[in-house]
Amino acid sequence: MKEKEYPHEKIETYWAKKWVEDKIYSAQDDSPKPKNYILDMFPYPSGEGLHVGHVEGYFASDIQARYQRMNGFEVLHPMGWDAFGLPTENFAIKTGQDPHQVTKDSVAVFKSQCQRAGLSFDWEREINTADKEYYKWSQWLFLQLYKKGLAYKSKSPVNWCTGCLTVLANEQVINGHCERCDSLVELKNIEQWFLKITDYIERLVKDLKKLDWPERTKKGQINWIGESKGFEINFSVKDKEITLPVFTTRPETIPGVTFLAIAPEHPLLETLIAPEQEIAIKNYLETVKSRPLTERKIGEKNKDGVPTGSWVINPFTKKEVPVLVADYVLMDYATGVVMGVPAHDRRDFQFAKENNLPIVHVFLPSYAEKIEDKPYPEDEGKMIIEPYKGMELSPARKKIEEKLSSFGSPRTYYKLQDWLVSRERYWGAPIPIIYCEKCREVPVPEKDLPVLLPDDIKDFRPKGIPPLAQSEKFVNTVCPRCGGSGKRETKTLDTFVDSAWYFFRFTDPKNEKVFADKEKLRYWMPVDFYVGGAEHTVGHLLYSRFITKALFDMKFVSFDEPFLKLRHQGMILGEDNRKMSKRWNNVIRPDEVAEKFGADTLRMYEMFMGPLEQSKPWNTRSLVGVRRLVKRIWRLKDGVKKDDSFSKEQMDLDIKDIENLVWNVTRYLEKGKYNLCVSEFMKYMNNVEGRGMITENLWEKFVLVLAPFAPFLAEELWKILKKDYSIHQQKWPKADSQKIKSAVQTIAVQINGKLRGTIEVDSDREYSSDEILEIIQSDKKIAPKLEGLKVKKVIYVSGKIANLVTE
RNA sequence: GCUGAGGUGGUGGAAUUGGCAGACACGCAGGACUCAAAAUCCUGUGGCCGCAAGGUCAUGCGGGUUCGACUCCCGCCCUCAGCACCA
Repeated sequence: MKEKEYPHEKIETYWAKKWVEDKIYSAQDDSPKPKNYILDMFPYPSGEGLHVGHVEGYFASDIQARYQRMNGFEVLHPMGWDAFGLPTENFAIKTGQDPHQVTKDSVAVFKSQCQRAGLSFDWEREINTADKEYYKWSQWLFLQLYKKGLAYKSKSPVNWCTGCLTVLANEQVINGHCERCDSLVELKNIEQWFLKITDYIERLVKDLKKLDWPERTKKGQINWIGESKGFEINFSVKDKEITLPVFTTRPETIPGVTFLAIAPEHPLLETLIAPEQEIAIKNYLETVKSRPLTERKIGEKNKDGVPTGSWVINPFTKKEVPVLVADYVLMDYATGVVMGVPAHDRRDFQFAKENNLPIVHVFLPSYAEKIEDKPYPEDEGKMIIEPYKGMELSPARKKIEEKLSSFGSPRTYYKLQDWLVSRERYWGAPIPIIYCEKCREVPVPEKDLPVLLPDDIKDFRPKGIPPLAQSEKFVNTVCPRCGGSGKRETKTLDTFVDSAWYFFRFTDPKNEKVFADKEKLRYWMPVDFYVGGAEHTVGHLLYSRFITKALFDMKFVSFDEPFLKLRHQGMILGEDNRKMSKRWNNVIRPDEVAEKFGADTLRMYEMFMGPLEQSKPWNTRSLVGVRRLVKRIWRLKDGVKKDDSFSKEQMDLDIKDIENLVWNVTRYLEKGKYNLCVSEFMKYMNNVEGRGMITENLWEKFVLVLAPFAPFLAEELWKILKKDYSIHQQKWPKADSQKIKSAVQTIAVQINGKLRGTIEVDSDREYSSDEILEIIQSDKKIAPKLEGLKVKKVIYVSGKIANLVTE
């Protein structure tokens, strides 16, 4: 007997093509329906193509999009390409190709992979950040920020990747190394463009409350922003007319200040150096310079320093304390000077020990009986110095702050710095600025946008000088203000600028007049459901929120948060439990799985693996279970019969099963528990298959709920039912909860909390505890177990459990 | 060190949020069909004792609350992820 195989390849490729041709997933801007904007983080189209991990999130959002369409929403579910950026440029250099061509090739692969996977994207809205029609508006955005004073140029120490030979944003530096090429990152003083995200810090923290985001993502952003409340105190320098501002979160420890430490990069350092210290300091600064950033920024290592020869007055004790240069003090946080309280800070303690500085204890934590030679960093305890001896820390803090009010005031600092957006590389949007000898820095007028990337660059190799500087045609231009000769800015924009506003463009991707029409923005935005990786917590997600708020303040958009609900897909590991990578040769590609087992199987398997947010290993053996489900469904279609071939009892059973399926799948879809949806289909098949046949009416319902999960199979079955094309434009069935109920329900019976059996009761009526006890006592199986026991109490939870407590 | 997530059979994972722990699936074992294999179907499948009925132990460890705890509280241990000399 030959088994009738499910011809997935034929069916799936046929429908994939037809759906695209018929544009059945196109979103209508003027729809009377309520909208639903379901978005995936758009991918970086690399040469390697998508692997099964990337598409996991796409499947979840696709199922949601298909469900919401059937649910009566006008759904916007677009896809595009975050095409600018270093990997493409590096690949182009390596292979001697043009990055335009590299991108084009990669996009073609990505797009066909998406279509093969049955993803219901609206391809009429496809965007590509490297298209001039797109980056024109990235440049426009930059100009708006510039006009508002939110984009500025500044010379300050920046992260310089020694491999890519370009600057990096703080978010792109991982443990002192480049997140892309892993090369060492060093500090360099170069003029760079920044966006003033720091103006928005408070709102970025506060508005997180409005969002339905995973807790860890919100916490991640809060941590990254790093708010810290404290007190800023000015120390006056002895014999000099200057003061050094110092930030502290522990003003009550000021009596214990025995030194000040200043960052090597501090602008005031030079004026503090006493003649006899000049050589020592010069040597120290040389040592520091040769130290890689990794060594300086990671862990708590060496705490060396050199006295500057200057002294400051402790405003509390009026005693003189020395000022030392020390590279454990960071210039890019707070004032770049710390007050050293070795008795109550681990780092200050280590520093004091290494440099023979005195240690003065200010308080003792409650557990300590006597002063030991170690730091007490605790935030509780009693003061041990006059005049506050015996006082708890927080009242003492208040008193000291009052006493020091002429030297300082409360102050809040943040770790988050302004966003560095210029890059010395080719494959990005040119920054639309022109330099003129007379007029200095002039923004390109909006009517002259886009500033096109020059195509006459022969050598993209990083040299530290922007490749755009090679193109005379590009560089030399006319000053828009005075008409004299001007030179263009040759740096390009960080790709995170492109991706910080792309979700707006999808609402109106072809508009040549504005970045997106106001009405369309009003209809579609904000994004209702956003799916993507958790690695974007402090990058893309934070930047997008900032840009949205800036555009809101400029009245371009009418909402100030872009993504209302956010979910992350977990990582899919290789079969060897390692991260999928070329290196381990464990990468699984969705198109290959689709070819072998079918895209429907792939989709449902990825959902069935476990909760979306969890990371989990791929297992092809497990996948065959889902493949079996698909085959079983395909086979059941031969058992579809007209309603009159069924008895009343069969009908009732069938109805109960299908209503139960619809009810549960709907419930799980609303909760995002896609794994449980798939197991509901399996349970349903287990029930129905035994009967071998199903009525046409109920089969129709079944195929409808299957549609978001297995869109190809469902479409084919729909066609076999001779129903109107397409199933993906039909209405979602409604479950009748009345039909799910059984006439009897099973109650678990416990004696003293231990399960001893079950009884069956009528589900239409309520039972009293006494009635239940009676039923239990007359139950042949349970009654003997009650012999010799005296029931003291009966706990009956309606419809669930009865617990008999005995003496 | 801080923050977040987690720890349930041989494996992936369920448990309507305090109410029959292990749904569903993989794997495994046995059987049916077959010359045979694949595919498919049926049965069994947490440990221990027992021929069985049944009993008993069991959700990282130790306590607690409760008629009842994977779920809540207290104290530990471990794993993963992010941040980290942030004053």
